[in-house]
Amino acid sequence: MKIDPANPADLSAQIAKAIRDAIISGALPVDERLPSEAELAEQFDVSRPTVREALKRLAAQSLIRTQRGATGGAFVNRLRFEDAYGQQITTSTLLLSMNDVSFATACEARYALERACAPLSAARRTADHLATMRAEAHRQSQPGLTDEAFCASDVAFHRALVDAAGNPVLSYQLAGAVEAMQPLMNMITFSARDRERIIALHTAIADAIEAQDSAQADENLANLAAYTQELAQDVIAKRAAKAREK
Amino acid sequence: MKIDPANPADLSAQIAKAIRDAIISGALPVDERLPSEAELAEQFDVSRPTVREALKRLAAQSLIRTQRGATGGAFVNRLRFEDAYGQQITTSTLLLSMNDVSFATACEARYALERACAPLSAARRTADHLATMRAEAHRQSQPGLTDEAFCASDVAFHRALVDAAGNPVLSYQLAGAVEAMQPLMNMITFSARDRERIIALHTAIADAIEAQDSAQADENLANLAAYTQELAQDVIAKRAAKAREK
DNA sequence: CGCAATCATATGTCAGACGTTTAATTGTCT
DNA sequence: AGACAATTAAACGTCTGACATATGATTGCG
Repeated sequence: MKIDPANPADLSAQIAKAIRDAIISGALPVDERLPSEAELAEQFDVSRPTVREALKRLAAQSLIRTQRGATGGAFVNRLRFEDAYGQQITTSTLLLSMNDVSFATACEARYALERACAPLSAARRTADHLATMRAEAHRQSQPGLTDEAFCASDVAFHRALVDAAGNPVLSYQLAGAVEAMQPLMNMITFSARDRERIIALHTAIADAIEAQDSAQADENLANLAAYTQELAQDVIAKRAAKAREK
Repeated sequence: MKIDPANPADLSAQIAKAIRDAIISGALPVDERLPSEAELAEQFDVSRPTVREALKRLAAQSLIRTQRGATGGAFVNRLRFEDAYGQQITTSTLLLSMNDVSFATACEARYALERACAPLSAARRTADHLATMRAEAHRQSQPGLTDEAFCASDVAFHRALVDAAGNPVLSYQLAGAVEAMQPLMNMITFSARDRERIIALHTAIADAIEAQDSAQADENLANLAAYTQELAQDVIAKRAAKAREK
């Protein structure tokens, strides 16, 4: 763990970086206990609050966890996929909402990625994944469903499709792309006919995955992508028309 | 911004969550200035150090930035793709190294995702992207190159391929998958013949992208994926053999 | 030997203070 | 009156010292 320059600003950021680098390089293995706050303060020649700010930065990234008590302290945290999902989704959602990413761009990315894992899903799908996909498709056909609930189910369906690939790295990377789309999807109003067609495509996808027919799954995903884009176009066009009226 | 329960533990985490939720919900728009630390301390009825710890957590996620001086304070930060790349790569790298993700799994995910954006890259590639790909392929053929430098160039080549798709969301999602592979790739020793074959495939990919031949690009990527897996298998097999000797 | 009380350690929080940065205000000179 | 310099005020960054609380280890007693 290195020293900081005599620059007396951003000390907590510098300390956080030093510890982070040590973790990334492997110098601090998982579950290793860091020195106590008082010891770190002495090592870096800063006060305890400054050290604490640095540790909180790392805790925010799930790089460390802290325990109180006699044998407590800060420990290098094993970063789990489940923990990373949340951060990934938060970041992706904010990226899309804060950068005026168009529906078309986000949608294109999402379906490109999903189609990438469809062949793997077809090859490896388990009964569990299929059951989830069927259940969500069925939920989507219920009459009183709000648009928001419909979208949530849509996300669940696609997550099951992705998880069926049996590759946690893929699932992790796609979690952001799929979930971050939800706020954008929520802007769309789905008519009964729209839903019918989407559900039909979902069912077709589930059928193809069950039959391990990769090409069929890909084709249906492509159709779903095109149809989703089409629906979004309509929404945008109608909104533009309304804006002109005013 | 909501109050905290009377639970006097994890106050800074609770405050951070309250502010984070406000940002995500849009209640706090981009570039909005948060109340000063003293005001926040009063509002939440905690001390200033506690507020500061909360703000540092948010700063670690690039959700806010702070400025010193008379008109300073904490401002809601516009999360940019470039900022998010770094976090994505750090998280992905740690996920792979801390969870004993096999080379095969990571490699499969990476190439599946890359093949997903190859058609888009073929359609939209610019002269810039092509030039980068060619330059990296050429760099890889230089004689004295270390294995590490070879891997770094490999990453740069593939990033250019991904960026050529012209979709920032895709680039962001793939940044993690591609860059996180580098430490794993660094474990491989590339013989001159290995390199030759990889460079040939890189060149073939660049050719296909230039010719906007999506199918050809996909085929070469599939070959590269298979070959990379094969090389890794060899390394693993040799390592296992050595382990048996001992 | 087992259980309870005590202790030591480390994090969580608080209060008050000082230094530094930065922009706005004020004041003075031309 | 206008331009430039000095002052002021607001806010973050840091430090010191202290107390509260949680928790494992130690000690002491029955």
